[in-house]
Amino acid sequence: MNTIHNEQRDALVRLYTLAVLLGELMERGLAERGLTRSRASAIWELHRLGPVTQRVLSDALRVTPRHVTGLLDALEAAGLVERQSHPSDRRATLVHLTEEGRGAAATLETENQAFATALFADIPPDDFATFIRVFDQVLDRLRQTASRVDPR
Amino acid sequence: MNTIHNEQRDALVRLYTLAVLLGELMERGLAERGLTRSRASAIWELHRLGPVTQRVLSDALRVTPRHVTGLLDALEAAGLVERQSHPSDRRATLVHLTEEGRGAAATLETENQAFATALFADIPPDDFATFIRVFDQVLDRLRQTASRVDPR
DNA sequence: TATTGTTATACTCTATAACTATA
DNA sequence: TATAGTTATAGAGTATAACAATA
Repeated sequence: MNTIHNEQRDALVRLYTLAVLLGELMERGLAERGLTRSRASAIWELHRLGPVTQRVLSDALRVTPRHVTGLLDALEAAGLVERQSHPSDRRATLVHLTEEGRGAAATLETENQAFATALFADIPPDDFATFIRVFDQVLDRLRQTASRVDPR
Repeated sequence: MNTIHNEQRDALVRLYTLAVLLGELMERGLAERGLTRSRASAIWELHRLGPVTQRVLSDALRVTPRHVTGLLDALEAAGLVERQSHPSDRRATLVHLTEEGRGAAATLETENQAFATALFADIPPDDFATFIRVFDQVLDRLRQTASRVDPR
């Protein structure tokens, strides 16, 4: 049973390693084009949602409205997004991607696909299927743990 | 082949999800005891290495010496580590865990094992083995990509 | 009265550069 | 001349609280 414990602990170490490696790699790739993780997420959400108010973006990114202000200030200065006054609510701002911002989103998508191919090409279908199945079980347990700790 | 692309892309999304979830969960658990990820890493390395100079700690954590100063200031204020003058090199400082710091390290270890058990208990041995095997392949490819991008 | 976004303030992670004491 | 650690400064992620304009 000590063996099982060790196996499980080693498996968890692998998960940590993956998280770190994935984060570093992503961060470096983004940095080459002047982006950070948060800013890329903001572009990604704008790409996904279309023009939205800062409030909606704040909810989508799960950060404070204040932080959205800072994020957008930076992205606007870089020419990737634009603020427009909301047509019917004069308190609100509509945020949308510029042409350049849409280009950045498209690049993110392309690179993401290339990366996925690089990681998973030539894994035997049976192994791949098992991998995904177990991975999903682990993700479920992770979510359960998360909601038990902090049921938001 | 479009199907394969989608599968691979979905698998990559799972990896991202894992990284985010794992990070959030860890961060919240640590925050409950007044720790951050960097500070926990510092404690962990001190536990692993025993008393070391800040320079050694800086290399182990792969952060600048300046940042180690800040990290240790916080940990020392929290009573988890102590600085001692180095016996033979008067420029250097030896850092070691206090009794409380050793307690924190032990708690980290225990909780880590419990977490590993929660995630991987009752996964059929064959599935688990395949999972680990594919996971290692993916990690290898991740490392290859990393060293191709930035061969440090 | 409630909501949108901003100003003000603060903590943390992280880095580079300049400097002091020592080797 | 090189090394250990600190002060000074800075950018980025993140948060809370107070506030003005508007609904």
